[in-house]
Amino acid sequence: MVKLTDVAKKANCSPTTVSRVINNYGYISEKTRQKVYQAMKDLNYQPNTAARSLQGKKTQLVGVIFPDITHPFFGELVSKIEDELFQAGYKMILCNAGKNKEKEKTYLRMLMANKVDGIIAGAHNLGIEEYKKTGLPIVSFDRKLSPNIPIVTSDNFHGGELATKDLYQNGASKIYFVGNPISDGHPTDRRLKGYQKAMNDLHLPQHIYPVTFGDTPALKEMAIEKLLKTHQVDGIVAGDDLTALLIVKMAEKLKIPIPQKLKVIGFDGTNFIQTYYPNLSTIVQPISDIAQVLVKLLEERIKNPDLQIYNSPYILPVKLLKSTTSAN
Amino acid sequence: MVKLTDVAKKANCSPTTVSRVINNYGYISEKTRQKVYQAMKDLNYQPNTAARSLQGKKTQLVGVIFPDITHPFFGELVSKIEDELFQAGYKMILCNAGKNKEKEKTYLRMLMANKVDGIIAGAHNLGIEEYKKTGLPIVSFDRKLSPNIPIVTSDNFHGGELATKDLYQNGASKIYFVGNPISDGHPTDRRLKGYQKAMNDLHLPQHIYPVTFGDTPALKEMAIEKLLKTHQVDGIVAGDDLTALLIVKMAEKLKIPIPQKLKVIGFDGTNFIQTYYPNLSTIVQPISDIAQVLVKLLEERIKNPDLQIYNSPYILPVKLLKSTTSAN
DNA sequence: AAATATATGTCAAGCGTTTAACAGAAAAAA
DNA sequence: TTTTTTCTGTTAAACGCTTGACATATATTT
Repeated sequence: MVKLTDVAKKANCSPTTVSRVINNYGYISEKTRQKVYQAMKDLNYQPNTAARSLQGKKTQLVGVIFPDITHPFFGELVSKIEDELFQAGYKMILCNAGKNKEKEKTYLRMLMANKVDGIIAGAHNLGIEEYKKTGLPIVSFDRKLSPNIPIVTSDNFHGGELATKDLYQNGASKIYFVGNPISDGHPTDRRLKGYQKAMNDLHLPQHIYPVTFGDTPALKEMAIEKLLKTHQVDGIVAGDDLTALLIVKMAEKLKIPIPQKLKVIGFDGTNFIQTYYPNLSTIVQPISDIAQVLVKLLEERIKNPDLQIYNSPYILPVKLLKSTTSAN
Repeated sequence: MVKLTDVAKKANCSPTTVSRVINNYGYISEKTRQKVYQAMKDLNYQPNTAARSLQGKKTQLVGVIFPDITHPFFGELVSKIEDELFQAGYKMILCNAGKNKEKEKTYLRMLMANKVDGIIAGAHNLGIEEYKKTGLPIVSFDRKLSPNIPIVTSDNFHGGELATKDLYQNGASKIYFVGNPISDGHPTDRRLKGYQKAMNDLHLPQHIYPVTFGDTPALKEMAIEKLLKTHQVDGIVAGDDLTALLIVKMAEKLKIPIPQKLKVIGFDGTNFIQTYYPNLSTIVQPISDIAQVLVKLLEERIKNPDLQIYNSPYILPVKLLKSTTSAN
């Protein structure tokens, strides 16, 4: 492993000078600076992060915790986050926490041990205390962890409203919300709340049909089948696109014509779904923007850990993407 | 930050003793061991990885480089890899390399600087030399990097054969291969080779229709539209499931009935596609097995860097999943 | 010519951990 | 009891880098 002193030797200068170039302090002539850069390049030198970290320098490492990158929404979000982090000079340690409390906890400990500079928290199995214990700068996606941790989220409430009203305008009146049952401050709660608000405004009775987010698709399908077979439904606001897809699939199987007899709107609007299920109407979350804001906020807090929050939660606007599952 | 000496104080013993417990060497009585464990727990102590790394200890960090976790296949594979790594006590630094040579190169440097214990390489923009330069244990998914780096792959050749013969048995004869054009040792090459072998065996003329893997869906769609409009086709072996999906979509748009007039088989067989596109016939890659073998091999090589390869490439079997896009 | 600003070097301490060397106890075996 | 084994402690060096203190030399201003 080539080290700082090797660079010094090659550049014919002292280790201190090399360090001065790297850390950009004290006096350095342009000539020497170039000499040192050249030597670093020639030797393919990389400062040892461990050694730097020991001196209190940053590791340029960020922990990113999400439930499941296999879900297109999280996949795309994490992918964008990685990109933003990379551009800002950070690497990402990715944790797929699933619904596993222990795994998430273990990861937090590992992230501390590895001296990451900060954490982007998108999984929510754990409470505040565990996160606070890390003493690290944190930003949260979609859920309140503590008053001192900034939250980024899209406008789920408005999305729920938008979807509901659109279904109504297209002629539906027996409109159901199918998704995660309200409970725990789960992000989709606000979608449901938006639905409720809209139904209220429209003077329509509310119908909430619970399909838990973490359930397997097979379980969800069973629930959906029951719904479609035993209830009078002509409009569905789905908690997310995948649930919407299952609904559309089941409707096809039961020969319920979409959108004539049943209109469906999903939630998320990933690129993937837009490309491979272009028929699905959906509420689009601004994934790139979310990623950008998350990283920007984290960077700020890494640079200045005592930064007070002034604007949280950061609620980013959603858009209705009208397609053929909702409009005639 | 609580450090080793704090633990020693709390446990009423010397730092050396604590270190002996952590690193499990020398003589330690069970009583002291427990005392130390208790103290570590009480203080929520985590050894500083940076300091350990400086002493030549492992960081328990692995670099994982893939083109794009947004693609369901890579998403699921990376997800499984993360899981395997976690179980083995490793964390994963994830790099989405895309088609970006520079990014991949930069990541390699970063991974070296951060002293990862090894690398799982699944993106292939770079040549051998860059990887060799790292001097790190490496395992490769799907592509030969150097004779000394083990490769894990599924049996793409047999998959191509399987798909082709199945189409034939279901009555197709004007069978096209639609996917990445042969070129660069890309993994799908072997799928194509399998197709060619099968067509040869069946005494049928080969038709290769290039749709480049990295192209945007829109571009791919255009190419597919042209194919379906201007060629006589009754069977398609697609290079991967997403391409297959685009083909099916386009066929629907052009009112070509599937599977009556056109049979399609994809490649990958992710859980996602199986759940949300159950109609698609496909060749299923054993994603979990791939992940497991990759991690196992890497672990071996981390423990013993001079290990010679004895069995590479590790070619894992694929399965044909028959569904309604290929059979009448 | 003197004073100041700029540039580089030498030296040493420190970050948190590991590990070897050595010493001295206590416990177990002879 | 003596010898051996087991246990714990003290001390110090090392990993690669950063940084402050200090010295010296050249360049630039007065």
